[in-house]
Amino acid sequence: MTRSPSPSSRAPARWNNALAQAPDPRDLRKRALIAAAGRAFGVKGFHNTTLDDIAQALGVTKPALYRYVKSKHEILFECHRLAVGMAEQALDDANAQAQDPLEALRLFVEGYIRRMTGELGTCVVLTEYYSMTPEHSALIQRRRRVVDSGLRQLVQQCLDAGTIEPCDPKLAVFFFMGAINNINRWFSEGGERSGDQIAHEFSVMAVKALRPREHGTRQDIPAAV
Amino acid sequence: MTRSPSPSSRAPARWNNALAQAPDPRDLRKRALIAAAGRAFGVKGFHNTTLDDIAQALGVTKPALYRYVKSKHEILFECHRLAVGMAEQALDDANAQAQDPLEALRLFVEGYIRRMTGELGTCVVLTEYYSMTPEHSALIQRRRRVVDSGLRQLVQQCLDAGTIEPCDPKLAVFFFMGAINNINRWFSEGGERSGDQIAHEFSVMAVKALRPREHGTRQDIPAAV
DNA sequence: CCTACCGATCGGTAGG
DNA sequence: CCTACCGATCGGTAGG
Repeated sequence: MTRSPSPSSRAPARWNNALAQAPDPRDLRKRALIAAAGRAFGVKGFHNTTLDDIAQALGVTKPALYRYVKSKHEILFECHRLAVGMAEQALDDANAQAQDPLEALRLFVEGYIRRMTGELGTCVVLTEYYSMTPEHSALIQRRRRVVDSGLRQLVQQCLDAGTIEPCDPKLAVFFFMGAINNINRWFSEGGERSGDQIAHEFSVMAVKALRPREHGTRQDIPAAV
Repeated sequence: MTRSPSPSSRAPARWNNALAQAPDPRDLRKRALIAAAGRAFGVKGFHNTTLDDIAQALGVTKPALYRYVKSKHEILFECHRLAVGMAEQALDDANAQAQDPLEALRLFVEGYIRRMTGELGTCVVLTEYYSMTPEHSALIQRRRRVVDSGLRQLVQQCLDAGTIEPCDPKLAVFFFMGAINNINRWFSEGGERSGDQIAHEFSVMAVKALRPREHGTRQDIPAAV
């Protein structure tokens, strides 16, 4: 009981206990802020989520948020940075570990979904690109495009190796990426299906959508032509 | 040159020429309004689209819109009604025409995408459910759920008939519906791929994602067990 | 990190 | 169907 008159205390522990465990507390608090905001954006949308909502979820008041971000738009940007970052990591990992392009695709889908449904509980706003500022949007889209083109290349390599049926790589990537990007519309952390289950089943379906031949796991089949 | 001082005239023909061809002009104008709004919502989002934007796209001023709808929320609601309606129609058609559940699934996917990318040019806002009023949202979700459960039943019938591999019907439906619902994020009417092409390719991939066995077109295969 | 408070945007309406 | 205009919401800031 010194200063700071403990605000009504119906709110959760301040900053959702994001501090108290590690290095730079300022950084941890910012992370907690982004996570809370991302969850809210996912549920209610960017414009239907007020800064007061976010502050309340963290047990503080609105002006306090401005010590960690300089605008609401920055929060949205950070959410998207997180999301693309996960996609990039998933792609790099997949490329590093896979023995062939089709396996790489499967590993990417699995890894990406795992990351997204993991730590932040599908915090990430895979939507509302249009609510970013033009500068932020350009930055995010540039990185998104790199991932997309990496995925298309993998599909093309599968085509070259004859491990999948003829298809339009662009449409194929849109197909399974669409399925993934919609997960946060129905996923809930406590739901019937764990993120890992979804990651696995989706990765299998994504591969099957491209490759209807028999089960042989990899590399160029002797070729029927 | 009588009254009405022709507003700067850089705008398109009033009401996008939606009248001049058929019965109730009031109804046609409302339809044009919904279409224009839906397109804008798809590109910029509900909250980033002002009523002035919509009015301008139609060559009129904001207050004129209120002769056809009573609020901005009603416009969003009508967009979603259109979208669910298309899904319902596609499902009914598919059930009526198909010889077996797997064919029904394929026909549904194809028909739904055809309708969405058709007349209104992916006008439909398959997103921003959260921007509807609770009443509207409840109504739309009820109808969505009926379609979803119809689709799950089809998947279950395929499972019973042994025409697809074991899977979780709920996740399977989420998978291909996700892919479809994301189309309006990248589709553009003048783009490289026509709606019909997308409809066909996606329907094939959706079926393959479920059914990796050989090509036999329908009915229960003699069964290997 | 809090209590005020300002300012802009935008949905909706008055009145013709 | 138009020209004003009102009112609420909400992002952001002042000042402590």
